[in-house]
Amino acid sequence: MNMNDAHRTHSAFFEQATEAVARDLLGKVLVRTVDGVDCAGRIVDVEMYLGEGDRACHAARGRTQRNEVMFWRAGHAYVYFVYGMHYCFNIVTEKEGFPAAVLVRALEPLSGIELMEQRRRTQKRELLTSGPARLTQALGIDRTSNGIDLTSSAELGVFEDGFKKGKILKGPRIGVDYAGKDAKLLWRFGLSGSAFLSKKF
DNA sequence: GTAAGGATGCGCT
DNA sequence: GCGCATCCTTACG
Repeated sequence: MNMNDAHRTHSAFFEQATEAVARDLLGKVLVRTVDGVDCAGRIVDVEMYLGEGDRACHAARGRTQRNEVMFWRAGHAYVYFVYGMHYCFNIVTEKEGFPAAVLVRALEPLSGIELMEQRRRTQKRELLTSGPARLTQALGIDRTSNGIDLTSSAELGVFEDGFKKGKILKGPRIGVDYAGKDAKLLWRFGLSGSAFLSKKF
């Protein structure tokens, strides 16, 4: 991707209603820079988590040390540790003080492939970034990226490169069966036809 | 202080 | 399809 033809996504975008942000993040490019080397992937699979009333949202039981960043201004990175070994990457949305975010579940690898292969210890393209914990490992994202401002950081940002997306798939969120009726909400969105979705819709 | 469980991925069957 | 790895966060006492 030619970064001269790309432009960065700023706060006004992330402050929109979370569903709009989730849908419009599809097709955009997540770029991670470490030691001057870029790794980039197109966002093809996301989920939204909306406020304290959403039982699947980490903020469902109020503000804690862990979910603190979800209450920050839109455009910050919320990275959390899960299952004793994995990290997941989210982008904070809505107004400051309202805890909501979009979880990025899968990317289509675009550049920096060799470094991603090293970090993932595989050369199978579909195993590099197709999964929320796979993509954080491929991009070298861990808890030190929690709280980064994606609208200004030199190491992590979201860019628009003119990609025209087709049909958007939607389905229930993955791994939130404990959330009762909220587990049925169709708050997962994906790019139809992508070979890099984290799971079938 | 202590215990229970999770926005997952991998390997084996 | 199933079990397991592995440890942080939270809730409760």
